[in-house]
Amino acid sequence: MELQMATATHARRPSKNARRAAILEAAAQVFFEQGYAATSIDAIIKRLGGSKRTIYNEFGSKEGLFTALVSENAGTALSALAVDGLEGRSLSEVLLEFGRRLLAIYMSPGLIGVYRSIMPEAGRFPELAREFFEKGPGRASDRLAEVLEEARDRGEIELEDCRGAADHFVGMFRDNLHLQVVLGLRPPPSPPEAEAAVTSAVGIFLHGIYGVDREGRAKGQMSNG
Amino acid sequence: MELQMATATHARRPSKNARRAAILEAAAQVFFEQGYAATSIDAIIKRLGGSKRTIYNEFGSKEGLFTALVSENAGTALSALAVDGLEGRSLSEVLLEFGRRLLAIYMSPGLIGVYRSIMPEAGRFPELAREFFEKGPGRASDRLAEVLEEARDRGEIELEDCRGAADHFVGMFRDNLHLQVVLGLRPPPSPPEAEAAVTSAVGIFLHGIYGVDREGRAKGQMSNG
DNA sequence: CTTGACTGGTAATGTCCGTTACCTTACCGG
DNA sequence: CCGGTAAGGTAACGGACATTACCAGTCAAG
Repeated sequence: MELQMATATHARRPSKNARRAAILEAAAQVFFEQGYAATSIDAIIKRLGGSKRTIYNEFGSKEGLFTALVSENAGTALSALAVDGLEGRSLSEVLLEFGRRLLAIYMSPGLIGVYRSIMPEAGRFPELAREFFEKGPGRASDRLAEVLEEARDRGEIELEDCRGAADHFVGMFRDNLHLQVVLGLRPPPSPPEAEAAVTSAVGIFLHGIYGVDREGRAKGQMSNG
Repeated sequence: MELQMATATHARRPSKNARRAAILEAAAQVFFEQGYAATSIDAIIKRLGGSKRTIYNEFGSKEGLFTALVSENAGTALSALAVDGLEGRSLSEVLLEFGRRLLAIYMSPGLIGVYRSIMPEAGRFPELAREFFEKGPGRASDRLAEVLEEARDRGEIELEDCRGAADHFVGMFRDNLHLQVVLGLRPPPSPPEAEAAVTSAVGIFLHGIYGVDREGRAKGQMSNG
């Protein structure tokens, strides 16, 4: 007897979706804290309650659970990067907003966790690593490159390698601050710290250190005007 | 009977130092490939030959071996970052050379391996994570900040937050290219690719995308207000 | 040559873990 | 209220692994 469960939300049990989400949340806590290899299903069950059977029924294996977890988090992060309603504004405005969202995503527990846990497993899960990169940092760079190309088409900037520049911009948000957070050496930045980091990065990216603090200087317009 | 072994290099056996180095090299191959948690001492012995006893005699435990390995690699990387004979040159020359070395270090197998393997273990080895950061990216940023401050003192640039700018510069070399290499999605850059990345990053850092024309050269129409 | 300390090899020990077999329970339609 | 189905729970199985014993070989000193 196989009934399709797509349309009808029967909600017979605590909802298959809710159960699945609960598993993923508990799994995130343990996987992202301990890493894939050091995580045991028992440890997840200890946080989740219930039985291993539930996990194996839903995800099939430890690999399946980890894959689903990383995939889900990468996808969620991506959705926050949509550049909506920004195309009309100035390049500096767009970059600032883009930087804010990028930093927020990079500092979110989900992405920090994915970052930490996928690194040593990249060899074991090549497709997962590719998916993470393409959905996350790769897509961010793609979107930004488009923005830069549009600005170039409008004549705002003269830039040949928009893609490379976009990569550098994205990299500026995975700087030592990000690394310290990933390594657990300091907490994520407070909103003012984050805003300062974004402003600084955008300022350098637009004008360079020769231009920052000298010219029209984006800082004066943005912060504490 | 306890003889001091510090001064005299007796070289009775294949040299305690050589043995230690051999262990560390084999350990690097496995730890950096598989990650700490997924690495077994047996796997190291399979590459090294010999017996587990040797490892346990020298390093005491798996933790001790990993700690020594990471510590050693972080220290080695640091040594390559010394800015020698660069203080006389122009800021752009210094940044280019600094960037070249930084990129080379970041792309070296040792640092890539440390990067990959320390991430999920940062919670388990907080001191090791701190040592890695301070000896590696932290020190790089410190050194660069000094260079920038000297340039500021010479009046070449006007930059308030040299430390933040240095962090951004360092981050530009941990961009998506670096991430792809760490994730095993692409090989390290060829020398021309590396040089292009360095030139591009330095160009943006100095003049921003408003000032970059071709090949990272400045348009030169913006400063000197 | 003998002694002794150290290295190498094998295997044991105790534990942990992914996965599965089997039993128990709760919910569903009648 | 009752039986059936599927999920939850218990515990076992089989393997891996860090660490340690134990034995044999080896090199250096006496």
